[in-house]
Amino acid sequence: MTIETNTAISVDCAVFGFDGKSLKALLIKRRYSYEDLSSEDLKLPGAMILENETLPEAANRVLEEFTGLTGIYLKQTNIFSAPDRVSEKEMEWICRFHGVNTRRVVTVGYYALVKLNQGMVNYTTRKGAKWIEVDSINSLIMDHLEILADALSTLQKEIVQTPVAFELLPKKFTVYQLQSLFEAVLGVEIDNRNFRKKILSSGIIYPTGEFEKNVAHKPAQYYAFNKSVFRKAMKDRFRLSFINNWTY
Amino acid sequence: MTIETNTAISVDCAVFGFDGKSLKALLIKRRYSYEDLSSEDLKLPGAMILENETLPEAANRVLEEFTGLTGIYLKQTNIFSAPDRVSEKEMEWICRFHGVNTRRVVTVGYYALVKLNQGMVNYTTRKGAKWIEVDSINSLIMDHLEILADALSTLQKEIVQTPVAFELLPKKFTVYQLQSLFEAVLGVEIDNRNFRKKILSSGIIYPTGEFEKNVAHKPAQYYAFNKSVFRKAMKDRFRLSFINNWTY
DNA sequence: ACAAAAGTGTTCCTCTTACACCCATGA
DNA sequence: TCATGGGTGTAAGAGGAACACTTTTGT
Repeated sequence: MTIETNTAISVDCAVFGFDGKSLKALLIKRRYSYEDLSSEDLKLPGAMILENETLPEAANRVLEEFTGLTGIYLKQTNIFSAPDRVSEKEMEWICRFHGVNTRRVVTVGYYALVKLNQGMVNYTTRKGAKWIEVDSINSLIMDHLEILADALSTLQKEIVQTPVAFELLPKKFTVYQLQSLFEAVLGVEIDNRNFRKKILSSGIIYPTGEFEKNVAHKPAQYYAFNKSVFRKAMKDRFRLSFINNWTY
Repeated sequence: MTIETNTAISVDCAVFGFDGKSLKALLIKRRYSYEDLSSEDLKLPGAMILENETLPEAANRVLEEFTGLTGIYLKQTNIFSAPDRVSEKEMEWICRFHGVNTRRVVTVGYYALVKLNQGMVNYTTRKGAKWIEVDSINSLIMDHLEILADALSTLQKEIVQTPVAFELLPKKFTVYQLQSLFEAVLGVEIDNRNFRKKILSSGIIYPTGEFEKNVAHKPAQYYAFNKSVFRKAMKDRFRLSFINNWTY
């Protein structure tokens, strides 16, 4: 019985952004080619964990490197621990690229949400990263596509139960932007009247009194997220009979 | 920038069982004392991962060791990666006990569900493990109490959305047993008439035609879980407008 | 007879759903 | 004047919540 301690642990981050139309993920080109591994291959931003670092700290370090931001929304998804998840060739590339010497890498998936505006696009572009429409991503290196799919499915679960939607929108947003975000993330169409009714009656967003300007249609009002009402709603939920939330 | 590859990865399993009255967890005494670490200290079953093993494989290995069963319900919860989650003294104990030489252990929490019957209790007792009422557990070694709390909260979320309840019950069970399980896991009281109405009309359990014998009250009918109806119900759910499941 | 759990119906009310038109603005 | 998205109400139906008594059995 051999105990394996020569295992490196890495984090890989699926970073999502919303441009008002579609859901995008932040991808980077594999830097440096190695044999027939192409530098055109796309990957998720990631890193090996350092000696005195927790996994969330490592993930935050990666996020700061590529977005320049700290304190952005971050949540662990799954662990990918198959001994053969990294091919021999990829393993050689990893050891060379990261300057490590290890026989195995277990990676922990994270998903992160950022407010995607022009400044963010400029920043990530300078870092050599690109925002790609999630629906159009069909190939990434190693098991990164699986990590991304996992992250998307986590986002879909969370967006209907927690206020993560507001992590993807500017501080002030229109009801339509919020609705479009739900539609993009969940891949469904939503009736606008019912959506407004539900979201506004819940009180978790409030009108700011400001309106769009210079738009070729009736200007929409900007709303903002009401944290305290949301927290109250969460507490209330636990006072309801459980049967309320039961979904069999 | 030092890359840490001398990190061991372990799994710790919170194993739950239901005895008809209360929810219990499987705990083992720390074997072998070391300095002032007591052999009376309780811990979750766990192990270091082996060289060619995935994390779920390691968790299943631990479960088989303590319960004699394979293929039991198992799900990953969280990762505990704080560099100081294991004190120096505990670290020495770990290296001695597991025969490893490492400076850091990152652990992955799993939760597992087993059918708790007399045979199971006999088996685990022979293995030196004990079933302890979850409500009464208030101290475990290292961060195992946190791992257990995490697992419980995962179970509470899952039991109302997936058929995990049936992993904790015998193949044939009464409606009351099922209700008691929900009450024990969620810590709530449930109206019996509404519970029956909901569970029976959903069709996810069906009457077997068998009844209790030798009980000092009207004998209850035994029911069984209907997998195919459950799967159909899951599919249907995704045809509903998302707003249906929305919980703001 | 009594103790103990099994089993059963109804009413009220809230929430979800489905659905179509006019409004304000810039081009 | 037209194109674009903003914004509004109502009626029908389904599902959740609250609530109390009779039945069957063993002791």
